[in-house]
Amino acid sequence: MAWEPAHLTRQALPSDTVEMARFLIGARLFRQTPAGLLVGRIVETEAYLTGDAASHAFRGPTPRNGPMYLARGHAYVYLAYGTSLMLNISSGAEGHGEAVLIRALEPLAGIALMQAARGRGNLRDLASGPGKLAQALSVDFALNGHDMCRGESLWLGPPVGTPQIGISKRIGITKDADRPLRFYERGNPHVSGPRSLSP
DNA sequence: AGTGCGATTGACT
DNA sequence: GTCAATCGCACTA
Repeated sequence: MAWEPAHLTRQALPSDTVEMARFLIGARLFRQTPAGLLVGRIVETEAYLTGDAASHAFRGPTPRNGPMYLARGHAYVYLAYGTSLMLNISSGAEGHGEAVLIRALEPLAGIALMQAARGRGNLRDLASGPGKLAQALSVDFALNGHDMCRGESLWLGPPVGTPQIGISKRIGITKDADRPLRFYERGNPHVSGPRSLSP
């Protein structure tokens, strides 16, 4: 497609994790599958930092969280609750074990493919949550550790629009639960969760 | 080797 | 609003 932008380079990504979580609101996420190209605009993220008890990297490197320690811009995929895959992007300084969870997308292209992958037609139900998003984009473990600044199957494109950013606690965690590390686009109907969390 | 627990979702009352 | 499904991983021993 002619309008398809080049990958965001690593230098284009903020080196600070919280800044990156904010920066990614409005950025586009591209996923190339054999069936076609899927594109969404990121409308909700969460930051997971060093020294953060809610982070998978809180107790240091493990077999699961390895991609969190890569240079910013690598995919970290894991299975939550035995049922839902989560897509994160490594962030912060290389070796520090930080990441940004991508929680929701506004579908832009490849919508029919997303609907087929989700088994649902309602646009608001395609990617308004981290597990839904991964299913809509056919994210799988093959993408774990994928360099999104160079990858051919998953990458980021420049932000579109000038989103008004809302901030809240992160959703679904019990440790360090009150830190303001969730970011979303105000008023966007594709943001996950009850409206009380995203006024 | 055994066990408890989630960065969730979808179905149901 | 409530609640079960489901399983890989990290922790304990």
